[in-house]
Amino acid sequence: MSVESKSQQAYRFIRERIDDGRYVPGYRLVLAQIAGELDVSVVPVREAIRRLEAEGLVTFQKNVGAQVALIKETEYLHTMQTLALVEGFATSLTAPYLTPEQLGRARAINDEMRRTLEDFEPHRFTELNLEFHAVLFEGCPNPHVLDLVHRGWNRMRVLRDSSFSFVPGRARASVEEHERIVELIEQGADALEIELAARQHRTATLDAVLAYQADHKPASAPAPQAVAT
Amino acid sequence: MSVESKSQQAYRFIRERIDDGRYVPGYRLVLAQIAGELDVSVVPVREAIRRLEAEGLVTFQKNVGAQVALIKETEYLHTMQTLALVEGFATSLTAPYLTPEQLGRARAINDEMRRTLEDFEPHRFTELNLEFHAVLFEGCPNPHVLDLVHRGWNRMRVLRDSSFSFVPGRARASVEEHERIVELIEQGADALEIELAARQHRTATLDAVLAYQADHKPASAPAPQAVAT
DNA sequence: ATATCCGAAATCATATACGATCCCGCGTGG
DNA sequence: CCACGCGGGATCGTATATGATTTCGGATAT
Repeated sequence: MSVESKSQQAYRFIRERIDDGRYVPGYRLVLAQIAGELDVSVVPVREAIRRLEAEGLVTFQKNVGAQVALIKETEYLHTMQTLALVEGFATSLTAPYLTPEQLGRARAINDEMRRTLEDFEPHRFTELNLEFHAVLFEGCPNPHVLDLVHRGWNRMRVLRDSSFSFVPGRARASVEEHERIVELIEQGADALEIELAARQHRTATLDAVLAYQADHKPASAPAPQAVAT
Repeated sequence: MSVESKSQQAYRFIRERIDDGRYVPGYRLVLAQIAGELDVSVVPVREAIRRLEAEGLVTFQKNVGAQVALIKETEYLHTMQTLALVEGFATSLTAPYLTPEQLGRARAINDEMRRTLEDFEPHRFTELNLEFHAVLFEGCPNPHVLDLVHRGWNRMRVLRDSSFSFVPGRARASVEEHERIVELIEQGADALEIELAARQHRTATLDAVLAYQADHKPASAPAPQAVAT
């Protein structure tokens, strides 16, 4: 029972491709084409795209069509700033409820991250970074805040290169901050203290990313409009 | 030119009714009925409802239909908590950009609020309260955060009685806090200080509302499913 | 009296069809 | 050579039609 509705199916189809980068920002989503690939009619696809639009992953222009949202530099900054805010708060909210077992898992993940530093596995590092924070949000008493965190993550994923949390010269500090956050939680530190530590952790990463990009990115502004598959 | 699309029209139609309370939480949104009222087909109405669903104003059940979201007590608390967070941050972000003129307007609104206290005009008070904060968000450099604030306000509006920001015994303190926030901004206070002041301002209101409701609400749990018009 | 099953009504979900709008390239005139 | 307008192709926007699912009331059996 409960066969997934076709609009739901279409939603996941597109979403998946945006998340893993097959549909890069700027990629045009043509209703008829996607409908054809999925072997459904255009109506469910439209619904899916409208939903993605409401989530900010896709922009839609009347009588023209939809494309994966182009996130400008400034918007990236805004999203990260917001993410720092809600992640920090979520961390402080969840802190009192975390069990020693969960904190142990967080530590284990962080140790693993430390290891990937030596072996230089940036992708694994990024992955573990997400896991680490996910553990710290387990059991967050405010699902609404958690929802905002996830929205932020999704938006970040649209431009993967930037969500890439491994920044040379910053990664080690990041691991240390993780350690410190776990310690604060263990000590039952003040909620505000935890919040600000977690917020600063994210903000520092943002600054590092920006500095890194400013150093390494030439003045090229490649036009998207790429083709997938 | 640029005639509003019918799905947009449907969206506004429904949205308006949710906002002003004609469609109370739990009210069933029947596609064909709404389509008939607007004299359009069901397809655009579906889209509108899907969008409202993504925004959290409406819940949708496959093969059953949509209804205005029922917000539970705890969820109300969560939303308010989140709102306190993002409003506080938005206030601190905007603070450095506010001109004396804008601060003057904020003060004027607050003075007006003080006046409504004496004349006992709770509705006007609530209205002005929104205006006051809206002024403080003018020119917020992070539209993303601002978007979250508006989302929060929308959600609040779904259950108007609770968004009613006039609470006996609390209103006066609220006005004083407004004054203090404006002062902090004028003095060019530290961003964090402003943020926490604004956050606390909202949190205190939340507490007051909860305390008030606990005092005054009998153990009745009226079932919605009301009918509009 | 109560539980269960059946069928009709209501409503949703999707496909298909057609008209509307926009974009872009080509031709014409300056 | 450039500006302008026109037409065709691509794509969207919506209406209509039909099949699918759920819901609910009533009949029947225990």
